[in-house]
Amino acid sequence: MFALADCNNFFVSCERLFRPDLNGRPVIVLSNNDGCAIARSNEAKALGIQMGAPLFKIKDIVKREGVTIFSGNMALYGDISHRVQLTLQEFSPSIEKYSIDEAFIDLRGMEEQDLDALAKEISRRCLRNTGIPVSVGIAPTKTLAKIASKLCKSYPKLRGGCFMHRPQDIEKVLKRTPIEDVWGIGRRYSKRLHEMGIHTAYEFTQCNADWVRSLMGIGGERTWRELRGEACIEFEDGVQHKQSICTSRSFSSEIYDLKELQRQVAKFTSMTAEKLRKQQSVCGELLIFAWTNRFKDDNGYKGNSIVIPFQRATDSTIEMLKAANEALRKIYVTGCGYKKAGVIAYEISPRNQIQAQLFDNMESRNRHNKVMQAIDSINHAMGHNSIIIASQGFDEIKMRHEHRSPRYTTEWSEIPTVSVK
DNA sequence: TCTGGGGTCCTAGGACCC
DNA sequence: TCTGGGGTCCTAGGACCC
Repeated sequence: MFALADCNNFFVSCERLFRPDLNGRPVIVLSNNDGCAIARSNEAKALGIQMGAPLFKIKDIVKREGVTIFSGNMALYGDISHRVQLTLQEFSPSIEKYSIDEAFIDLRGMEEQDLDALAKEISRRCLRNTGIPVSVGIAPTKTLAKIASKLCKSYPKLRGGCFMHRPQDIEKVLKRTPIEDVWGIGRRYSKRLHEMGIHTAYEFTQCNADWVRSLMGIGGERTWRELRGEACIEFEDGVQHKQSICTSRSFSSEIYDLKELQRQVAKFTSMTAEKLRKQQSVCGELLIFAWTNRFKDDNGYKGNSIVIPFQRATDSTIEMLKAANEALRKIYVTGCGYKKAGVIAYEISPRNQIQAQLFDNMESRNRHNKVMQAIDSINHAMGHNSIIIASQGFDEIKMRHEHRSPRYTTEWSEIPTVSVK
């Protein structure tokens, strides 16, 4: 058996921790640049605000209904996410953190327990320890556990926990589950399945295995098996090293100047190098890209990217910045208004397995390593960006976030002053 | 005026080998 | 005019997830 713990309306729930006055009220959290709604309270969902809806398209509802809006505050959400995970670890050592707001728990070997009571207890303790409402589904496969956790959101009397295992119960639930709500079946496939008369998860399980495979490949067949109760998606404990690391942003307004674009991309490059070092990895190549505004069609949408291979895999901000600067000069087009840019590190490997090169300059590498270590420890102790490489520039990333809440739990300097009588 | 930022895995087809 | 039968590896693009 597997459990899935899913935080309800996670980003909104995090904001409400510090704004309890917003309980029961419509609230949304926006993506970077205050662009789209990426989290919605139940009240906001009830008003018809869709996931991913651009703010300018829902302005009327927001105004009319008094919806409270927040700019995304990822530092806060990441910290709260970690606290939820600590609570989950009280129940089992095997936790798979699936995303910022979801985790699987391996319950194999615990089948003797009253698992329905366990599901409810996990939910109760998360709420007690962290203040975040969490839906816990337990079922024989990960895909079914996902569906079970979703049930908790529709049925409050489940008290946040649902154990779904009897075949007749599973069948009943699958008959009421639209095919597009199944984990692993996205927009494209659900559209095609609907066209072929398959509307529910149950109808999907009644299809022929070979037919499913030919239509949707081995991923589709795996989902089909999982829905039929055969566990075939691996449980992945521990920290998975990323195979690619991307840092990119859309800008609040177009950037035309090469120097300014270089400073922005330098920040992304530096952030990418930090992420690499944090997971003890090096990258073999770096991709740099820059795009114009894809929603503006007057000049046509332009974008370009370039891959820079390194002679020897690296995690040095200095080396990567040099590569990024040259790359950007190559793809930059004068007169282009760049709206989004970013860098992606590929060919990632553990830093203790770096392939030595014949003409390697070990001395300069060791110097770089020492500088990077010093930068990381200073920034860790004194706060993010206390020390930077000059080419990053001192300007901020060109973004809009007009509704940001304080970094309540992570930045002491930003906590509003409170006077105590 | 204003439209996010990360990731993973699979597959088909092309290039190449004998 | 006719044009085999195996392989492997790489890559771009497409599907999915949050």
